[in-house]
Amino acid sequence: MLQEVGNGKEERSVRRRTSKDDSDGSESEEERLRDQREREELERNIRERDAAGTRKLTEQKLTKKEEEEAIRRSQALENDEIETLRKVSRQEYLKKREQKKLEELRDDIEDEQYLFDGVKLTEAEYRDLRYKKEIYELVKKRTQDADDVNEESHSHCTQELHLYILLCLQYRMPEAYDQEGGVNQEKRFSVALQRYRDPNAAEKMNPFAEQEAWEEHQIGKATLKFGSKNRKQKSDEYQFVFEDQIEFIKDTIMDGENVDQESSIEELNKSIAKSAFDKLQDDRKTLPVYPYRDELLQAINDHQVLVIVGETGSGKTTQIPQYLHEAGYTKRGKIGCTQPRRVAAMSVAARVSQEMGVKLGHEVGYSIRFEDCTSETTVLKYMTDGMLLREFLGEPDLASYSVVMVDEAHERTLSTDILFGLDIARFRPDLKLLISSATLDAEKFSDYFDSAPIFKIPGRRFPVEIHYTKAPEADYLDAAIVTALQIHVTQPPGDGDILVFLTGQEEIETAEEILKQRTRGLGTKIAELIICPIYANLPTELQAKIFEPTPEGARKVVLATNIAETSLTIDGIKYVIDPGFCKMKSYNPRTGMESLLVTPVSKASANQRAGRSGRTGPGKCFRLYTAHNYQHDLEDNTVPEIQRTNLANVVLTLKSLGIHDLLNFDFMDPPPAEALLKALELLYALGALNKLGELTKVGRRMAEFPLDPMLSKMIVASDKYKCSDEIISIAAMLSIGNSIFYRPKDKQVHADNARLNFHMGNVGDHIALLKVYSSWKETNFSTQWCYENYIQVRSMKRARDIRDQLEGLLERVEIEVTSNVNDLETIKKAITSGFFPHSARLQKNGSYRTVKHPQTVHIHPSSGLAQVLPRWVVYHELVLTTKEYMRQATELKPEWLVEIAPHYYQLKDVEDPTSKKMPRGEGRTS
DNA sequence: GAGCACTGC
Repeated sequence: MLQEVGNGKEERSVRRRTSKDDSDGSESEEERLRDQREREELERNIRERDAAGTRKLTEQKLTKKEEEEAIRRSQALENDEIETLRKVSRQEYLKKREQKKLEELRDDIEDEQYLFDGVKLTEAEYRDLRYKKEIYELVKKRTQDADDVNEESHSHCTQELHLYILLCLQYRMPEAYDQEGGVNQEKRFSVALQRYRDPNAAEKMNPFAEQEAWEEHQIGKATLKFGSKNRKQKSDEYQFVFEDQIEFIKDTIMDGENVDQESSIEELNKSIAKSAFDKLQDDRKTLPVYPYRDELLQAINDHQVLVIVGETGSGKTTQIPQYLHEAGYTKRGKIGCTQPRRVAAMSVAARVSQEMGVKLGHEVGYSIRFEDCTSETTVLKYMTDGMLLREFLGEPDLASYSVVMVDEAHERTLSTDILFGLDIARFRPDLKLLISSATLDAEKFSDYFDSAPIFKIPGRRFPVEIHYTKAPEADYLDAAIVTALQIHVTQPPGDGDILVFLTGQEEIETAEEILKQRTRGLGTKIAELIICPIYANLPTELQAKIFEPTPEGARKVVLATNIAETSLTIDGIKYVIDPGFCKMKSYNPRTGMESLLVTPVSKASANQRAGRSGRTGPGKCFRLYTAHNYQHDLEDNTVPEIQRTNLANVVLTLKSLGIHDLLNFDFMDPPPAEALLKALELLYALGALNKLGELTKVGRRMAEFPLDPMLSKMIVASDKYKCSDEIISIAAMLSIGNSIFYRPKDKQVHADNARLNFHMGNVGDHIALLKVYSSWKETNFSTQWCYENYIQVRSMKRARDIRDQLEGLLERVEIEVTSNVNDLETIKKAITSGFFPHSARLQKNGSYRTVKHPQTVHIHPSSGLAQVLPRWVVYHELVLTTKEYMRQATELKPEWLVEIAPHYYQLKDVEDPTSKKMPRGEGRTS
């Protein structure tokens, strides 16, 4: 079986290779690829510079002269880049593709001859009018449709547009619109025009003429990009009509599956008369998984491990556990089904309990952090994967389960990767293990589980048309906006909303502004465009906006981060715009530094994004990169989390499960050995492991806490310093991360002032967090207080939940809850007990140097100590953004390091270098 | 004087 699967893979990759060769059939493929890569890199450089330049302009208020200078400089640099660009890519790359492009253009022109209603026009005018005519036709058709429906408001709205377009058709644009930094169409197409006017011109021109024409076109695009951002409002009105449109090529269609609506509608009609419960039972039978019920049960009976490939909408998550229950598996033990997200576990459990006609929490329940909705009668248990891992710690053979189903395994969360590595099935021959994954990874899972058979269930999805750009886009943000407007203007409103994937909050805010600016000038001339930003840190009340139904005659455009890829589903999306980037966290084990990088998405991720448009009807996905990029530049799968994260917690968990040989642990994708060693080293330093690498008593206590080992150590150590009450508050606040303080763009000064209040007395960031928490507690957890102090309520509530959980766990590891609020020094000592490996010393130039693995770092500007610069600090984490920053820092006394961690620091490490020369130099005080 | 994708325990 293993052999078979392996061969299949080989064969497929060979086939792919040959088919690629066939289609291109040229030896210069490699050269062309190289050219393209170089070209893209240069384009990326330009894009970055462009972005940097614009940011600079908007952020600093420059004088007009400075501004002009900046623009000039930036453009000069850009021209340099472009000059290189044209040298690099002059030959092979251009020849084929651009020849075609020009030929198309020429055909176009020759066919049409710029005649419109018998009037001869310039090329620009012609394009404009033809474009408007298209809209006109569209509107005409829609007006007819609207009349059929006889909806007054709708037809009123379209009549207005109708009139507007009629006006446009009669009105010829004055020449002047082309100036004021507008798009100079005339110049751009001059080469093509010349050819049209003089049939022999093509021969007279030099052999590079076609390339140059194209290049000029491209340069026009590139240089205008900068200007377009600063363009005067006046020309905005015409922007969507005149600006260079992005050309897309329809490439593939992701086929729809099981969307034969008639039969399901029939079924629905039949069931209308029945009771709600019977109706649910009938609905179950219409799911794609239903016909496979018996076959599936047989397969589960025959094999211990089964990989199930079930596309979204197949009903696998809700149905398979029920089938197993009906087949009697629950007599031997519970059926557990893991989900990567809390909401998924809750909502699926609710649905299944409805279908089975039982109360949620009885036979069907769910278990997530802070909320255990199960009872002794529970037989179907939905849970988060992290929760199953926690249960594993208390019950290493999962004795109370007869079946474990790991759903969405292709997402490869940290917890599922660990669960798989533990190889539960080997120690429990009677335990059935079901792994559900997407198509792409099925064979990998099968290989990993000793060639477990793969069971395929078709999904239910509408077809999605995939479109690629003809050429790479230099500025994806701009391209995304143009595409969104293009869709909005050409497609009738009400037929579907638009979803745009962007990388982060900042980008979403910029896009929102530009979109507002560009649509404002159009007023009622186009249908209303409702802009909905969505990202995880957006306050909840603003998030709700995306779920409101779109009003008649309007269209929503949702600007989202990766959150819309898996975590939440928005109804009514028909168009997806995918620029192909996302932010990804990476971890450097050598420096212990984390950073968020904008990286290209994987193919799996791109397909997931595309699928978001086909949920309620046929959809379209516009990818702002070429088909070639997709095929050759994108990775198949996103790098699993386990390979790009700090493993300290993973290692502690595994050690507490009794796994000693971590380097030979059977990870599906092993993390870098260096990261493992770094984690072991840290745990040894913290006293969680002894010299033999065995878990110590301290380590066992630490493993009880669902926190990073350094935080756990801090809590365990607080027992000694009698301040566990304060320390768990700090730990809870630290573990929520950086979403505590809310800083709206327009009220940054107020927000900063509010935050500084908590830093009174330069107590350091840890104590400031404690102050935030205890002040909130004093106001009886008031929401109003949070608003007044620019603090996110949601984060605070989470902190309270975590704190409550930690308090419960203190009892379990026999630590008394003691408070010592006035002695800040002991609190700081307790913090140092957990974070002593993160210490840094001030240098003469105001930067810091970490003590143990020396590197230069800085205090993060958001820290309360950024101006104070104490001589020694202990920090929570290192992040790499524009500089190497320490986030959350607190002053410490160097003696503490030797006192608390004598095995880690020696006196020479913490001695002041100046005092070394002068034996009595200790008199110096800070 | 900066910047925070997304989960989960």
